[in-house]
Amino acid sequence: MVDKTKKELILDAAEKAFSERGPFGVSLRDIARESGVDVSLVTYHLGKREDVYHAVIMRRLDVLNAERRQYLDEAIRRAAPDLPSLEDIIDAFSHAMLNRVEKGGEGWGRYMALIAQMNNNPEWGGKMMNQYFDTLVKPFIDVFKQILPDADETDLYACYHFFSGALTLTFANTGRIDRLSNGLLKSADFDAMHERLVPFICAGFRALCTK
Amino acid sequence: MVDKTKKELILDAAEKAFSERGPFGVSLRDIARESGVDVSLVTYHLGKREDVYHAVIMRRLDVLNAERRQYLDEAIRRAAPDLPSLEDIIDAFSHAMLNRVEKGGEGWGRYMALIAQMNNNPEWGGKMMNQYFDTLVKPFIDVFKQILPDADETDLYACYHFFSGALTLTFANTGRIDRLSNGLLKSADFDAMHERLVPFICAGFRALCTK
DNA sequence: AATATATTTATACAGGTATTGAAATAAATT
DNA sequence: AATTTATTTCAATACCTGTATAAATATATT
Repeated sequence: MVDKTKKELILDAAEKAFSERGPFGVSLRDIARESGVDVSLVTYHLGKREDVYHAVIMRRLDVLNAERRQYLDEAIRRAAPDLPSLEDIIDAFSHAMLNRVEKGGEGWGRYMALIAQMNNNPEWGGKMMNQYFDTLVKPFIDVFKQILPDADETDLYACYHFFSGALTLTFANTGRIDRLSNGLLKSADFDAMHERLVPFICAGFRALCTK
Repeated sequence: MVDKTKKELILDAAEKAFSERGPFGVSLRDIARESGVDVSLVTYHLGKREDVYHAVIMRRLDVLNAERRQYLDEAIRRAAPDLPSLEDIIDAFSHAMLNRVEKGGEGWGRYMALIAQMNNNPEWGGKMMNQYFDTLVKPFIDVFKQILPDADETDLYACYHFFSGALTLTFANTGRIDRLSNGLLKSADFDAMHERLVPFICAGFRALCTK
């Protein structure tokens, strides 16, 4: 690994802090201290705290969503002229997250926790989710409509919502389920969790969206 | 409604603030200001910020979990000597949340958002979830084992985890899915959302936990 | 009515906060 | 080598923070 620039160090520390304490629980001085940098340098590179948060989100967002979009296109192409399976589409949406968490290092893990908290916040988070993810999600919804032609559109959106909640919690890696199960289930084995998530969600979709 | 005590006013304001900005994003002075009360009074009644947060959680926790536990027992009793249906158990776990959000007023809505954020936080939240909810969840897991005897125990825990993510996001009421669907799906119609959630989750459980 | 207890307000303190602008240093360009 | 430009540090400002203590008021008890 080459030397990280100070800006990257700042973003790393901010990502960690925000994922632990939320967007309102982190001061610029926290970020400066935890990245070993002067406070003013944070402002110099990233601007005010809101901008820092935004920059943390944006650093990985395009990478992630581009990969998901690519998986979607590939699934469609593979199946053509038939329609892809529901499993393929659910997998396309979730597999990029799996990849990054498994192979992307700690930063990506913290990023997923950040997304999960954004997704579940009623005040600022929900709107940010729309802002950052709607353009990715919409083509997925379109494909769902094709695969499940009998579905009420409202049911489809509800299903996606349930999917979203299960998915973000799973990759947030809170350790909660490990402790509940006395260490029986290792939720940090994301491969195994993902292998369960896909059929779980597909069954849910089919239960609501097929006649 | 009778006059609220200042302590209740403080808890209301704290609940609102914490649900919007998280446990680290709220100062005692915020709470004081938003409840129209002197700062020192917050400390006098509730103690330090951590204690305030705990008190906010505890105010509604026992009410909620007792009702869920009651629904579970009733479902078992109704079915005896047979086993209750999976639908009944999933409903028992989620119906008390539905009741409170629908009929309990704004405070309960904010409380659900609070829980959702706790559930998705990797640092402090996951552990709190264990602390506050494990004693409730364990008897549910036991019943799941009886209803789905072929299931691997690890699969059961994974299913519960997915359920937990979908459930808490649904009642967090972030409005995200409404905006994504251009107002087509009204996620604040919790009755309708819950009616969809139960079959979705049951299908997921069965997909993973029956041979 | 007098006294004790509970509640509420007022004040003070030491330290943390975001933000700004100027100064110092390093890197790039000419 | 001179001079822009980018990066980093320092210092100062006015404000917000938790906490503690003392004072004032209300309520309850005797």
